[in-house]
Amino acid sequence: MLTAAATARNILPEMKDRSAGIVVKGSRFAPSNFIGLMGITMHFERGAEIVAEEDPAEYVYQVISGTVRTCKLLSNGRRQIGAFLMEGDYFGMEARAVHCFAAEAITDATIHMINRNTAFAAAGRDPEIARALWDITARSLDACQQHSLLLGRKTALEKIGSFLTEMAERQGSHAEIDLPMSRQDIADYLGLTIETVSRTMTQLECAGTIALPTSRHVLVKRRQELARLSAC
Amino acid sequence: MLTAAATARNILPEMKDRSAGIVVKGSRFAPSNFIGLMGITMHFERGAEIVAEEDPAEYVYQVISGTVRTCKLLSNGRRQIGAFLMEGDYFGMEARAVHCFAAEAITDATIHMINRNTAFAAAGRDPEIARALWDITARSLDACQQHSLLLGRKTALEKIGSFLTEMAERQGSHAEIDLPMSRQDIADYLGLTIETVSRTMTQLECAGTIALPTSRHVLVKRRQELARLSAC
DNA sequence: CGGCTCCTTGACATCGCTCAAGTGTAGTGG
DNA sequence: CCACTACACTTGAGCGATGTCAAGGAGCCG
Repeated sequence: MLTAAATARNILPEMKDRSAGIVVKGSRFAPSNFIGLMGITMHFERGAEIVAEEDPAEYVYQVISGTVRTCKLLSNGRRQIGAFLMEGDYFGMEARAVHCFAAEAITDATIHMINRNTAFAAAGRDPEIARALWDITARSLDACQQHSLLLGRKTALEKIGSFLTEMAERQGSHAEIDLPMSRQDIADYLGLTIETVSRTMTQLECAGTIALPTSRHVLVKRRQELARLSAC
Repeated sequence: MLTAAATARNILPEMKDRSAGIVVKGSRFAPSNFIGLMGITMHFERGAEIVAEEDPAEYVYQVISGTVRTCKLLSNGRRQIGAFLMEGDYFGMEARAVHCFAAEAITDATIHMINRNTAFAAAGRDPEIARALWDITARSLDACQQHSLLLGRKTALEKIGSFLTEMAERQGSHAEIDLPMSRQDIADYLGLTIETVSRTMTQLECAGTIALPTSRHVLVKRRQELARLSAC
């Protein structure tokens, strides 16, 4: 299957290094809105690969709707998910010429793609764009650093606690969480197995900290308790 | 004890937002050399704290000589080391207004400090500086992503294998490694305990993969084997 | 209803942690 | 040069959190 970058290369050969490609007006999602003014928007079905590992890093991506995971496989099939990306989040803004992480749509997703060279060229002319590109990268770094802490030094219970707290915050709802990702995705994000994720969620439900009306729908009963478990 | 940022605030109150402070000529260490042209150089003794957690993020730091660790403490005293920084490496270039990780000198170290506002102001005038700042951040991100993979999905043996391979590469020597950091530092970097680090090193020595003339000096006997163990 | 896929649960194994000695090794002072 | 101390590192024994393997349940869709 063709990845998004490969597809866009066919659609937009003439876009390279021009500062304005197909214009998408009034994007609400860019940290500074002008970044949303260049590039194209594409739709991906649940499960579709947006970026493959080792794809040339030609684009920066912003999630307009849906949820995306970035992931990397190790030799023996183990998988690490680097991040879950939701409305407004950027990905693919990395130092290397090829992407180290693949990106896949967890749900149907709308993604805005900006040519990297175009973005860097625009940054060369406009300091605000340069600063916006730096912000995107620095935010990814911040998220990655927090995640390292979790992976290196937290117990299964603390990992799940942190994860649910993070998801609640990102959804702007403190009592109700919708999980677009599977238990396996959560496990690969937290460095656990699917069984441990499942057991720990059950444990939190038994303790009355959360309720699980369905496996993808979490009600936070004792928010304080969950925050305490995060052990930051 | 006063951290470096606090000290520099006293030394250099007049520097803020001026593009050239105390000039250090001919720095060989910046990715683009002009970044090395602003700021001051300070010396730190082994064990000194350069940045404290939650310090305001006023400076960007570059290691001129010596080794530095960035670290963060969790509630119950557990510690995660985010990175080991050596000659030429930058740290403190983060998204937030306060530093999330402390930085401490592992050996006596010479550090070049650049005022962040000064750097960003210069970036607003010179696209090459803006690009250099982005590069620094993107490199940190790359290192952090690789490290997440290690923390989340590698066994103790693979972690030690990856660590030794990384150190060998960074020292430009493929047969001999000098470890400036303690076993506890290595443990906190890899998400292990000191005992497991020690045991795993011994195990590699018994297997003939490495030799340990002293605990801080590693001879790589079978580089291929070590690389295979890294499981990337 | 059958056949998916995803999730949960149980029994057991194991890797890495905890606790507790014991062994260097470097530095200090006599 | 030799004690003495302090600190870093190693090693052993036992345990426990998490992984592995296997079975079964729940929801979904044709």
